[in-house]
Amino acid sequence: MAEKVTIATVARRAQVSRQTVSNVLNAPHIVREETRRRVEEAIAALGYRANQAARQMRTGRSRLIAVRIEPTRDGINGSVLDRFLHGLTETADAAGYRVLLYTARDDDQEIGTYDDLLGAYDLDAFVLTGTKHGDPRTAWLAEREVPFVTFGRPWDALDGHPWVDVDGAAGTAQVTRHLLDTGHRRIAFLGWPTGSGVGDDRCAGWRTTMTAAGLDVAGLRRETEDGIAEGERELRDLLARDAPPTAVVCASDSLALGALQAARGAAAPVAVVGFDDTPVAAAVGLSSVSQPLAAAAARCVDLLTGLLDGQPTDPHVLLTPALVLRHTA
Amino acid sequence: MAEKVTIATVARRAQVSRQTVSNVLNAPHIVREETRRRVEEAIAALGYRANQAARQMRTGRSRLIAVRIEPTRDGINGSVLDRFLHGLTETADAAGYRVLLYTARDDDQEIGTYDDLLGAYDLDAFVLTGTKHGDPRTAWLAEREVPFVTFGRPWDALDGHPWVDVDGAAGTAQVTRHLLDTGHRRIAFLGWPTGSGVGDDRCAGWRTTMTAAGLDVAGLRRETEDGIAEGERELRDLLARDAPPTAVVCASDSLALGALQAARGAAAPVAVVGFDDTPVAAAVGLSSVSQPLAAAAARCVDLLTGLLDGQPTDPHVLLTPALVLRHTA
DNA sequence: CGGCAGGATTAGATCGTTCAAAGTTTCTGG
DNA sequence: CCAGAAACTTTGAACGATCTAATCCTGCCG
Repeated sequence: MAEKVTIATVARRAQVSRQTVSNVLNAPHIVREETRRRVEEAIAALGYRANQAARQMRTGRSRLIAVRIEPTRDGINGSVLDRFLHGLTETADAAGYRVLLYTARDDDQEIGTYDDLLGAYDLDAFVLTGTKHGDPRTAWLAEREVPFVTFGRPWDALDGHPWVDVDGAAGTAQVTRHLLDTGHRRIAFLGWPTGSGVGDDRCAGWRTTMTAAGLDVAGLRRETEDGIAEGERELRDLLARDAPPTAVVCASDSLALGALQAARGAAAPVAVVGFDDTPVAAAVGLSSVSQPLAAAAARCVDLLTGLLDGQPTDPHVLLTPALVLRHTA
Repeated sequence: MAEKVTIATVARRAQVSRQTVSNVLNAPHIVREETRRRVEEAIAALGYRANQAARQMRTGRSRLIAVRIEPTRDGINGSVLDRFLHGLTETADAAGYRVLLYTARDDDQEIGTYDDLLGAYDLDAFVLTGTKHGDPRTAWLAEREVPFVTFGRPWDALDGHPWVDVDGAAGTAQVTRHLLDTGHRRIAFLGWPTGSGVGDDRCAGWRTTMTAAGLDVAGLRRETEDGIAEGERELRDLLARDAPPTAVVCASDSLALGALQAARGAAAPVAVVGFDDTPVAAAVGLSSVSQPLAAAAARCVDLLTGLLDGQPTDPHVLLTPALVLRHTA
């Protein structure tokens, strides 16, 4: 095996000093054109790669971003995190960062892990998903001035940290408008119990659009836990009443899938639209609201690199989802 | 902010030398009981954490394992990788390793990434998922003696690298036996086109069990691409023939979900069993074969740590999946 | 009581990079 | 042609751990 290629090897070959090689890598503009070319040739010829550990030891920065991976929750929404992670890894890569995973059972353990990762690996930043009211994690990180971004708005107004989110209300509003445009008037909403930021947001888009169109939403909203069986039960129940809805907007694909089964047995056709555009939706032809996960991941990385390089970036990004029309609406 | 805690800080506080502290961490048995206790107290009191970068620079080992994250494929099987990753991260953590993600569009790019990761980050090992016939990646890694494990058997007999896999044949055999026990005789198999190692394996379990029970499998096997629509089409077709099957074993939950829809409209009830036990299966009450993903991930880590520490471990692990019975069989 | 084996501990060098500061060359204008 | 500035390059130290080799104990045997 060939001997290790270090910055000194490159320097010797290019007839310059170590520091000049380092400058070519980290501050190319201060090196004379011709010298730089010579060094770059040597780097290519030797296949030199800067040793990350040595660099990290000197600079205290690891070019590593940590993300928590959660066990797939019940329901069919697991693939959302999957796609987000993929996007994150890809964008981070392009920006010269890598993604490190960690797990945690609860908030306390997660905070312990932050401490570990920061102490041992000099982690540069964290990406948090699924923030909730009064999240202790963001407080801990903010207090120590650790750069981080959340995917998901902080639902407490006082939290001023950077975040990226998808505008759920805009998504359901778009769905509702589409249904109105295609002639529907009695449009129901199948969502989660009030109190979750995400769920309330998605409901709001439907409610405001309906109200703006001069329609009454009374009796058209159902709240239930997430799940296929739950969705089926609720829509079946709605359809059994007087003046049943002709269309239903759902807060998730799981609910929508259930609704679809209930709709199948209905007297009149019922349009169904889901949320998240999971693979199942694509498979069964369910129309759904698609979150721009790759874009969201990219913006997370943008925000982080901005923070890390001290560039001022707008720290709040709200992305608009897209409605994917298939057979069911 | 408090000054950084290094091994020297600990040494001073415990009234010993740096090396003794290092020994307490890396070779506790050579340190005298009482000294060790004193050092451990100092470590705890100061909240010392060994700097990974410095250790890595000296030892050339990063305690980092790389895993490729793939974009979610079509179909509902995305959560499989998700769960595997979660298990991997958790077990690796317990063994003192962390998981690093990378992406790649094709094999060449992936090999380029290996080079990068090894050169810059001193990666300790790789976990590959989804190997195929004549995989260039395993060859590249083996040639350079980089430790790695694949999740999935190599389907070329000549590849001798360590692997962990789930015995698909055992899974479908178990399903078939269960169906036989509950009185079924005409049991169909809905699978993928011949040629994929995984698919052929799953088919074999059904076929041998049927044959062993003295039953004829002629006309009971269907091959199709993965997908819900495909599953529905094939079972509908099977049910339309003379002597239709009373039960069907599927190579995936996607196919099973489709089959379930076809079965719903059938004259006689048809038992359906899927494969992978995805969250959708749980949601709709579909019986399915559950891969022990957490265990598989754990065994991957075991194999890798074994390789890294030079301990001889049996390098081929075949795990048996479990049949999860729900409403559909 | 001296010598010696062997374990426990220490001191110094080292990994590959970047920082700080000093050194050298090149350019500009009087 | 030279002083002074600007641009570029070099040198030595430092980051925080581990490795090697040397030193210090301690107990045991002759």
